Amino acid sequence: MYLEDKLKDTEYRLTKPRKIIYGILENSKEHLSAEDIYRKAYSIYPAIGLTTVYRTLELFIKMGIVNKYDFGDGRARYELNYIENNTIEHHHHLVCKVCHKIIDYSDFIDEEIELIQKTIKNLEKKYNFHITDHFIEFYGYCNECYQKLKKDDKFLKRGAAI
Amino acid sequence: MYLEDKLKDTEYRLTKPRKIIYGILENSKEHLSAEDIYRKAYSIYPAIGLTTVYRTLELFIKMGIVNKYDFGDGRARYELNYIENNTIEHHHHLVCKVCHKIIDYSDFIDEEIELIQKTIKNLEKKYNFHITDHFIEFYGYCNECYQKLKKDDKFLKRGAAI
DNA sequence: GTATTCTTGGTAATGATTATCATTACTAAT
DNA sequence: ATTAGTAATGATAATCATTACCAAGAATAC
Repeated sequence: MYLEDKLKDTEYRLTKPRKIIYGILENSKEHLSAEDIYRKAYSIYPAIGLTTVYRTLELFIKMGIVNKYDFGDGRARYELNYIENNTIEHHHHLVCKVCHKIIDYSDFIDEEIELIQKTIKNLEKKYNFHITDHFIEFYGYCNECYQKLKKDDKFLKRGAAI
Repeated sequence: MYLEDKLKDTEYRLTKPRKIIYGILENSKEHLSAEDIYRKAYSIYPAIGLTTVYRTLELFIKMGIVNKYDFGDGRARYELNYIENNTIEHHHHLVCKVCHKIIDYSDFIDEEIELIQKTIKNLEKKYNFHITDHFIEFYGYCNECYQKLKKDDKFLKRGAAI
């Protein structure tokens, strides 16, 4: 298990809650909230506490194996860092401003990847910053919400541009 | 005033709080939280309420003239959308995972801009999504925090990679 | 002016995240 | 295998940004 390797040389311990939480992240393709993770963990190991979930996620973030995202719906989402776990595909997000639906996309063009690498190198040098990961989000309206807005909203009704 | 134009064709009204909040956003280069904006507005117009600030920001977001960002420190930041307001320079962010310091960078290379445009077109077509804005964030450790972590933290002490 | 709708600001409620703290589990060393 | 020291846990309470609610105040259309 990857988590074991990662913890081996540290003073942190490989505990049951940590194994469980790691396993949940590993087996989920979705963007899970702390509550989601808690619920899943609880079904396996009811002794677990919500606090531990938060604490463990924080630890994983510090270790660099988890990324935390905020898509604007008031609760953070967590997922494994693709760099650290090669079973997870790196992806970016399309986020609907209205319903907060999230579409992942990972069909990058080579050009895109190259450019990102180059940019990271430049930024690290220029700003003396240690970059560990990045993410790109596109915001807008999914088609359903766009159609709804056109019908319902007094602002859009008048033909003003979105 | 730009806001006036934008509201003219709608049923929304050009009110004092709206003018003030717009002005604050226009004259600030920083990433302001709702509280920041409230404080600034209060100093000009003490009758204003925090609720109105939130409401107004929400309206501006819906109108597409303001973007909301979440950098992970528990409070959202707001700024004018560069597309809608050409006095504001578009920029991306370097975010420190530890101290939440944010560095803006806007020295894009042409290549970068072109690629983004191309990607937006592709994504809109492929996912039937109306993209209104995007942002790119690089996460990592600013130099100060990186040095501190190397000294203080038991995890990094052992030489484990960040 | 009157009716209608839009806005506002104060207060209370919500809900995710964090802090606190006593208890338990683990580790290393004797 | 006992002890001493530290790490980790889980329950509860506290925090704090954001929202919901509501009654009152403006603007607009007629």
